[in-house]
Amino acid sequence: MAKAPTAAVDKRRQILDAAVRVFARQGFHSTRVSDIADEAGVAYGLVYHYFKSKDEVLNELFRERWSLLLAAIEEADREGDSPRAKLEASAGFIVDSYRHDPELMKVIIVEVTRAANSFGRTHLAEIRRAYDSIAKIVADGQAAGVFRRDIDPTFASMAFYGAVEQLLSGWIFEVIPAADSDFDEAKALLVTTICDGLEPR
Amino acid sequence: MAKAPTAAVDKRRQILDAAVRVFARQGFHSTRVSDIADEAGVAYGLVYHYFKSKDEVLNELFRERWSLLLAAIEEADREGDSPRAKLEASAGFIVDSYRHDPELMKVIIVEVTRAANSFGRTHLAEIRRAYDSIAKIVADGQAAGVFRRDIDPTFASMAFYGAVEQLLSGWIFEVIPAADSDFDEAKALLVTTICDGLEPR
DNA sequence: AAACCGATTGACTGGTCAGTCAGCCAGGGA
DNA sequence: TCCCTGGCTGACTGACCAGTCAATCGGTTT
Repeated sequence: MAKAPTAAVDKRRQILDAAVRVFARQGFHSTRVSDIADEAGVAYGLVYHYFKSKDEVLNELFRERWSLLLAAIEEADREGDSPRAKLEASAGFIVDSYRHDPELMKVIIVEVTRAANSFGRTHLAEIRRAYDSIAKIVADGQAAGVFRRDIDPTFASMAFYGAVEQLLSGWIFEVIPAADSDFDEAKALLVTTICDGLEPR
Repeated sequence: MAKAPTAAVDKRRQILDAAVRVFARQGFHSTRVSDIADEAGVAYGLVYHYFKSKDEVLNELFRERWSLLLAAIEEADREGDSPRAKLEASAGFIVDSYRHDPELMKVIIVEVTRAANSFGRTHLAEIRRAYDSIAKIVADGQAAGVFRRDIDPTFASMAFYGAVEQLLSGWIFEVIPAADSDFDEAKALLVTTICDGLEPR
């Protein structure tokens, strides 16, 4: 038979998916490896068959998702019509990621992106790449004359990304409502806020 | 003699100050209580004489600083000339807090404000009060007609606060340079970005 | 049907700390 | 001079948990 890694792959996936649920529910630090195994309906030791360590499970989850995010921003940059549209597509991808799988995005943001002393440090280079891609969009916008030149692109990218992340954090911790209609509105408002500003034109 | 709590008070303060340094250097989770005691030049047990637990040390640090921040925003709201000036004063206070004591602000932000699964949850109500105060400034600005009305004040406060926090995070983790001249520039740029937007007027 | 092998199991171990506690000591009062 | 008090000391303990490993299972190959 043509090798059947199906079961094996399934179990690995099963563990990753279970880990998302448990990490989202309890946070990385207070989930024991046995919690992941239980949630996945799998023996304790099997987690170590597929992953070098508990950390490696989270690392894998982060890498899977972040590479998609980086690709999406880079595609937005390549295909977008205007800098504004590029920013909207980037923010849109992140918002949609949350809409599609809030638990995973919660884990990514809470345990990695904002966990600057643990996994945030480990993945700093990858996280930075997202900032840089956004900064590039801004810089190109400035060069094209559609963005003002007195705001440093790096600074602008931090402000933009910070706003997006804070918005997701607000949804995650129910500081602000996350009804389905809020998501599309949010995409538009993020871009309006950053590009047009709070003051009327 | 008129009771001399001096020594006692000094030791307590000494422990808090040492904790800031150690937390900033190693992060809360990887500092042992013995690290704090060593840094303070004090016996292990004394930490427990003044604080109920390791957590309580961080809680105390957070409360001390955050109450100042809330007071500063509320004062900015009371005394500020325009909504824009109020936002600038609020952002300015946070930036100055960082300039004045980067280690403390690093601890507050990294270990509490952004640590949504641990201390962030404990102090969610206090953190929220800051968002609310900013939202109020925005709402008043809208009522007065100087801010556009199609952006929800709560949403705007998240974007504003998120931008500020991300900026500090950038300084803290040396993603962006933090020379002394950058601080004053940052205050102005934050307000320009949020109020005027990236697109030229 | 026997050897083989990767997937799977879960009891066990070693190391790590947070928090406890039994007392020590300095200096003020009798 | 001796006691007394409370700030102060630091060795110790109990709990917790990541990661190990020897054994078992089930399907495939010869």
